[in-house]
Parts: sequence; C-alpha cells; structure tokens
Amino acid sequence: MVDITAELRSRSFRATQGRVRLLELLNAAHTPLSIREIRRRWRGKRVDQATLYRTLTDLAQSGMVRQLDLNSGIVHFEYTPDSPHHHHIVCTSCGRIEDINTCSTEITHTVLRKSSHFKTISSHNLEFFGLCSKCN
Amino acid sequence: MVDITAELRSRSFRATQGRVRLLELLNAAHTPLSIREIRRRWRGKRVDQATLYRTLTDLAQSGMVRQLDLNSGIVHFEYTPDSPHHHHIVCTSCGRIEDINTCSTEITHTVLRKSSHFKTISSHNLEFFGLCSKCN
DNA sequence: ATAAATGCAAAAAATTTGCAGCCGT
DNA sequence: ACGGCTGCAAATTTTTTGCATTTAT
Repeated sequence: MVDITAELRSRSFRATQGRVRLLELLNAAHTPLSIREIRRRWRGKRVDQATLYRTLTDLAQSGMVRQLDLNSGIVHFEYTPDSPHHHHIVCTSCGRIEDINTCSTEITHTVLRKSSHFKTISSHNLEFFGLCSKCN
Repeated sequence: MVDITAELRSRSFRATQGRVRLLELLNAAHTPLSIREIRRRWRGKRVDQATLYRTLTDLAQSGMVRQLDLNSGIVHFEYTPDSPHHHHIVCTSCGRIEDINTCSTEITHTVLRKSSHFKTISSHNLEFFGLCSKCN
C-alpha cells in the first residue's frame, strides 16, 4: 500500500486530485490500460484525453508508471507500486494479458557490455505473444 | 541472401512486385521502420498507406516480418531474414535504435511453465531503453 | 479465369498543440 | 501569488474500411 501523494511529491509532481485518482485507477486495474480504457473506467466528471496523455507521458518519463506497447498500435500504461518488476504475455487473438513474474536482470548488464553506443539503460520491456487457453 | 519471392510463396502469399520491393526496402534498412518512414524511403510511384498497413499486418501475422512497438506510439516493422533472432535498444532522447544480439531462449520455456492460461508462445519482444552516447 | 492484392477516397481512432483559467504549494 | 496543471477546442497523425480496378497464379 503506497502513499501516492507522497510518491508524486517525491518526484516533484504536484499531487493533484486528478493524478491521484488516475494512479489509484491504474493500480486497481491489475492490468495495463489504454487511454481509452482509462476514460471508460473513469467515474464522475469525464477526464480530458489531452490531460491524460500529458500526465501519463510525464509520469512514465519519471519512471513512476510504465508505458507498454503491446503490439496493439496503441499505448498502454501500468502502475504497480506493490508488485515487483514483471512482464506480460498477450493473447494475439483476444488481447488477454497475463503477468509474467520472471525477469533475469542480468540481461541488462549483458546488453550494456555488448552495446557500442549505449552506456545507460533506464528500462526495458519484455512481452510474450501467444494464444491463451480459451483461444487455442 | 534470401529469395524473397520464394519465401512469400512458401507462406502462400502472392509474390507481387509491391511486396518484393517492400521487403527489399525493409531488409536494406537495417533498422525497424515505421509506415511513414517506409513511404519516405519509397522510390518511384508512391505506395498507398492502406496497402502497406494491410500487407505488413498480414506478413507480421505469418511471422515473415516482425512488428515492434518501440514505446513511440507508432508501429515499426522489421524484416531481417539473414540475421539471427535479436532485440533492440532505443534511445529515449533521439530515437536511435541499435540491435542487441543477446537472447536467452530459455526464458520462453520458463514463462510457459509459469503461465496459468497460456500453452503456446509464438513470439516475444524485448526492448531496452536508455540514452545513447550522443544524448547522454 | 479468378481470387488475391492494390489504389483511391474517406472515415475512424489515436495523439498532440495552444491557450485561458484553475488549483496546489 | 506563482507556476504547474487541467479542460476545451481544434489540428495532426496514425490506422482502418469499402469498393472498383489491377495483377499474379
């Protein structure tokens, strides 16, 4: 259970009502969400899409949320402060997303050693694609 | 050096002039390209965007090209018949893309073993993000 | 010949921008 | 009170669709 307000401030964002609600919504979703889906789930006065794009891009840049592209052509966002680093497997038929809790962090080091033009890695995304049991 | 025509036919696509040119272009690019970039590089009579989207989606579905979403919000495609399976590292500042030739295929097996709803994995994407030497 | 592939035009969906006003600090 | 944040409206970019025509087999 994180203190969203505190985390926002520690990253020098203002803890506005909208941001807190957004992060709570993402956290409760337990799955990465698209902007469209976030708006669909938003209760009360609807959120502006431009605000969401701006906010989420900023938060992703700061590392507070993760931005994922699940080969869907549209961006998804995830906020999982209480879960360890993880990845996803996506059903190419129905879009179902499942978490994958395996990640060998050593790969990052290996990659840096092999790369000729990169000295720092800030993040990585690892997505698997396949068919879930329903669609198989 | 692959025979593009033959590979298309083996996947039951018609080896049209447009498809061959597209695949040659992608192959020569040595980096994943967006539709926009493909059209920019296309010589002669311009290609229709709808055709490109349709063609590339089909080819990606068949596994002949790879579809990548590099956290850019737009889809990229890659055709590398002469290179082994690989991944990418993307500069979050300038967008530069470098190939990463490391990939432990065992992860796929581990993932399958851990997954509760998936029995098959058809592909995976692994992208690293960081700052290249120029932008650092 | 015929079914698949393309081009064209237009629509739909996703993302970005500028600016005025609001709200957190 | 200040500056960051948001909402609104509109533009831009990306992606999709329908249909007539062309092209590979």
